[in-house]
Amino acid sequence: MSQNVYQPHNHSHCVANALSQAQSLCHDKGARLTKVRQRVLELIWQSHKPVGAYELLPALANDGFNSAPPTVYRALDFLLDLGLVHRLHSLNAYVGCNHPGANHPVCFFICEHCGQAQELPNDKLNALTRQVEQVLGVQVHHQLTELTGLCPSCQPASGETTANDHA
Amino acid sequence: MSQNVYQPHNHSHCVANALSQAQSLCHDKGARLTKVRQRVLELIWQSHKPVGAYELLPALANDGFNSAPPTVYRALDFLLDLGLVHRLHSLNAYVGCNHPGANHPVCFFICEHCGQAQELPNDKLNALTRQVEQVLGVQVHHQLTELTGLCPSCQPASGETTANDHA
DNA sequence: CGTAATATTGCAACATTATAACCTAAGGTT
DNA sequence: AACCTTAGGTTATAATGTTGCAATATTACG
Repeated sequence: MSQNVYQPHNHSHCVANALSQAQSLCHDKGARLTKVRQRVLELIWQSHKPVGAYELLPALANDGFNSAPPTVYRALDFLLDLGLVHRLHSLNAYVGCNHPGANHPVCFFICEHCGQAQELPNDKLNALTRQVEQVLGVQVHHQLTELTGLCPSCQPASGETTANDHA
Repeated sequence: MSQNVYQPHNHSHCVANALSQAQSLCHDKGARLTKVRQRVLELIWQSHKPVGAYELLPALANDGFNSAPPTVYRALDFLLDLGLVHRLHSLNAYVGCNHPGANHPVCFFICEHCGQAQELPNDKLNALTRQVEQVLGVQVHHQLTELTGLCPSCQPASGETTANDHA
């Protein structure tokens, strides 16, 4: 595991790393990380809690950008295409990817209390894919697994009082 | 695998089986399988292609039922609670479950050409869950995996001409 | 540089999916 | 029957996402 969002960490490193990876990826692919796109990426990376498209609009307006739905959806599409963010269907929300690149299997755990989402670079996912392909004779192009439950901080543990607040 | 929707099968057996399971499950739990609820379940089971909530409305109207959104959403909520149907987030659509009962891990393969969805009773899913719980220290309550790609009939195979039509 | 081609953004309207709130009807129990 | 609980009818609205076209910015090229 490259990181665990449920443990204390210097989040500015997450953001800096994400931006730097985005820049080099865009450079490599000849894609343009425009101001709106970069700002949307920054906003998404403000926390590990997936953010809805419409939540981004006021923030963009605040920064002097246009803030109609197509603006943010176009930026999101761009970031999704490059694998810089993932979309969590169960939440209709978007979250940063810390190992962007090609189309890769995606598995997230989402805490149903604090809302923070942790991506898992999971070996078992590939095994699952191969098994499905064999059993059904299908070709798998994309895959997304979403697990929900309680993260360590939000479990009503014996020792702790309770929880994280939504970050 | 109890069945494979991508292979020829007597679909009336699927429907009959689903209805009979629904009836006994409702009886056991003291839940009321009313006419609207049963009709919605039948409509969902008309094919293995997940169906959107708003697609059900005209069909209900046709049968003399009320057909405003809350009607169908309430029926869907009922069926979802009992595990008689699943909701596929990537499609915003609903599909029947052929082994209803308690909350169980869900894995679907969805053909991106013909739209038919096959649920997989997958052992690997539980292994995945346990691994995630151990690595992250989390408690998993629900899980949904959605794979997309091409089913055997829809692959541009060497031998075949092409595809299924959307059923 | 100047111009054409391409990519991006602004803008308005609209489509799709889902829910809230409030009331009426049906069914079950005493 | 009187009462309670669950289910359904109805209207309006919220939340999420898209289409189409004009305007502008960026890049490519002569």
